Amino acid sequence: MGKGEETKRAIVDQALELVSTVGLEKLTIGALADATGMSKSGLFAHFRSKEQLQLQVLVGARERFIDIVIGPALKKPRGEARLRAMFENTMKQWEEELPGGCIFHAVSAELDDQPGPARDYFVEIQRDYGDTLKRAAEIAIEEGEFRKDLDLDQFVFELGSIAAAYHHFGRLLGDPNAEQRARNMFEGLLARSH
Amino acid sequence: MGKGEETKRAIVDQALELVSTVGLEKLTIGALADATGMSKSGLFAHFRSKEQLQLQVLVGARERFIDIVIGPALKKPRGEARLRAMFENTMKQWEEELPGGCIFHAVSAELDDQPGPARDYFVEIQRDYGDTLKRAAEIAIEEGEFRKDLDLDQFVFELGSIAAAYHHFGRLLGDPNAEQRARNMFEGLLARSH
DNA sequence: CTGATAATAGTACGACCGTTCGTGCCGTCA
DNA sequence: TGACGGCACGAACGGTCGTACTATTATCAG
Repeated sequence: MGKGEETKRAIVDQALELVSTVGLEKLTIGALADATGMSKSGLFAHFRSKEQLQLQVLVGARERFIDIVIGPALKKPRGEARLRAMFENTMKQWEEELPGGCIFHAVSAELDDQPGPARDYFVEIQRDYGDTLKRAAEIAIEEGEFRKDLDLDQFVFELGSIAAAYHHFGRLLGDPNAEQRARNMFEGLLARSH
Repeated sequence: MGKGEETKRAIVDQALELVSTVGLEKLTIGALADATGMSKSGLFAHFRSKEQLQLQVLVGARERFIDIVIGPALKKPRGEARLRAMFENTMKQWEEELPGGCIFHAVSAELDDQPGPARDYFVEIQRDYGDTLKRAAEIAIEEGEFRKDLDLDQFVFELGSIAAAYHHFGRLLGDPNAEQRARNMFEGLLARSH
């Protein structure tokens, strides 16, 4: 990996921290340059437009998400255990790495009425993740852990709702029990899927 | 109501539309002035700071929410019927009025790591709403419709998760079945509460 | 070691931001 | 009729944004 790619990656990593707290739109090239110790123009040259920078941030977030959440879960046994791992990883890992929590949650609201490449790519990420969850649940059916007539799309919808509520109640409203509530909800969902 | 209050209200109404699509931070005084046909300075004089404008927008959103969601629901019979009305109103009414859907959803992510009066007030709104839902569920217990050992806080958490997921899957990911999924989830939650 | 090339810095720009200021319109009331 | 107060206006300010140009420095193959 050449020097260029190396610093580019470092920039994106730094950008992830900023974006997790301020969002994609308010990620500023000047602030990012300060945070990385570079000059505005030097940093800018790596991307050539802010839109490209934002896109690369989303790419970086996706890679990190796969590393942290998807990858380790795929090493778990097929079926419910894998689903549990995905849930557990989703809940935990962001918090330890990024000051503002889950990046996807931070950007989802600001992108939902803002057409463009960033939104398109983000939707792709989310759809992919949904498909992955759906497939994992399907496997759990094949393994005989979930009932055969489980509505998979409904299952994914409810799974997604847990993460959303966890952020809303925990991070925004400051409910210290949010994690336990989310866990309860997850266990309930699994129980109903058996 | 004096002329001042009248135009101020008109400004806030217009601002609600903008905020629902672009968010509180990207609500710009110039754009709002254009949308209302006023001059930047003329509009600005009504608020004297952008922070005040944002606060007034939240106040307006809260009033509208009470008018649309809470008020009508309080006219319904105590208990489950009232809870159903709140859910139904929450889902429906925003869509018909604001181009960007629920303002609270648009604003929640950009405020969760941004301290200040706007965030404080928003948290207050959400806590209030949570209390209202909790009280409504409590009444349903008193009426004998919900089981006595129902965990009220967990109930409110799960209720909130439905709205969050509805926005995420419906508005962002464009799932046409999101409304049905949310409704299914709501019915399931009620059934488990009996 | 050297020269081409990539990476970074410096500087300037135009656009837009929130905000201030001076001014003019207009209905109200003495 | 004339003074006054509430509203709205246009112009302008300092600041920050993304971006374009140019110069300087670091990198690395031959």
